[in-house]
Amino acid sequence: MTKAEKTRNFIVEKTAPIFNMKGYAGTSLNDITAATGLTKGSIYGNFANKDEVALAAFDYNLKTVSSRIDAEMDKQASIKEKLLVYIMIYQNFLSGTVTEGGCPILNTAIDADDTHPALRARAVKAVMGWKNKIIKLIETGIANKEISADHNPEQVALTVIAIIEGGIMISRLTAKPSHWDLIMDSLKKYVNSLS
Amino acid sequence: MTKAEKTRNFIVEKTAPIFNMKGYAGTSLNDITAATGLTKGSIYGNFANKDEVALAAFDYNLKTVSSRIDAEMDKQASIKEKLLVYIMIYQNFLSGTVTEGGCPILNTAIDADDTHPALRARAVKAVMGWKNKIIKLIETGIANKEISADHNPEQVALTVIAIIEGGIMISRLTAKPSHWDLIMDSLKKYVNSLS
DNA sequence: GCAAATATATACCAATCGGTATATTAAATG
DNA sequence: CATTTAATATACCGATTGGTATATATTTGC
Repeated sequence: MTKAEKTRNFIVEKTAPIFNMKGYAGTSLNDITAATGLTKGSIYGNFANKDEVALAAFDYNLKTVSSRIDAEMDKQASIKEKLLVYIMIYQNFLSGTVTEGGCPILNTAIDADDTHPALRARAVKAVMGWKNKIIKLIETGIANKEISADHNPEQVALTVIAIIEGGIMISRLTAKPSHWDLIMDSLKKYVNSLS
Repeated sequence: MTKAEKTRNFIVEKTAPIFNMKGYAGTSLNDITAATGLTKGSIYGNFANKDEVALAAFDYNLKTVSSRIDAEMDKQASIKEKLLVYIMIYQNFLSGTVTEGGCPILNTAIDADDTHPALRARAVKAVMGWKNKIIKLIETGIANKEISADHNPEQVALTVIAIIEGGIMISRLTAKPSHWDLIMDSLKKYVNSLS
């Protein structure tokens, strides 16, 4: 790994939480230089423009979350247990353990929806990938007879994602952990009803 | 209504969709003057600063949505029908009939969460008010024997809000109406399971 | 260890940011 | 209609925005 690659990674790691908290328009190049301790010339020596930094930051945030999920899912045997891993991992968004500022998919979706096509495309891809992952889990569960065949895998996937993301929004906004607990209890009941 | 009050309302009406789409940091004073056709001096003659415009814009967006919901709910007799009004009204966020840019509560929650305490407080108040409204509906439903007493009203309220807001995020981001339909079908099943 | 290539810092650019003092115009009131 | 008051436009402010050309360090390959 060359020096420039190291610096590039360093910049991404340091700015990823800032973009996640402040959004694209809300994050200035001054924020980026302050967080890294580097100068503007150094930033632009490794990235063409602010967009490239923001896109790399999103990719980094997403990878951080999904690798954690993958690792935890591998430990679980049943499909239902695998689905409930999301609750465990996404709970960290409330304390900021994973990434400061909450779920990067949700944040980028709302931030870039009507303003930044490139970032928006990244968020779309992330949601679609997430959806497909759950669909495959449900299909496997149906094949294993763990999940009843009269459930629509796509519908289950979208419902799970909606409850989690809606739950993150409410819990982070109101800063009430009990809100998260109640919503996730509903999600558990929903997953258990899939038999 | 004095001239200044009219102008103030005019500014709010014209800028409300912009703040809803671009967020606080993403909306500039140039956007505001361009949308209204007024000059900067005229804006600052009616508002102390950009914050005041943003707060008034949020209040306007929220009032637009909630008054529509109230009107539609009054037409419904049963508690379950009243709950399903949200689906009908929030569906308009996908086409932009109510307000361009999606749900103002969701947008402001994500936008202001880590950046703008005053806007964040408005969003918190909106979510809490929404929650309390559903809680009262559920409590009435339990008293009427329409809803089974073994449901926690707060949990139901939070779950309904989470599904709707998560559904708006997914549907607006992916621009697939079928996504909305599937998630809302899950919400209907959930509401009907409350008996 | 020296030269070529790479990476970082310095100093600057025009444009735009939010905001304001003042001049001008329009509206309300006697 | 005249005068006061309120509302809007003009012209400007310093600070910050994203971005760049060039100079200076720092690595890398030989």
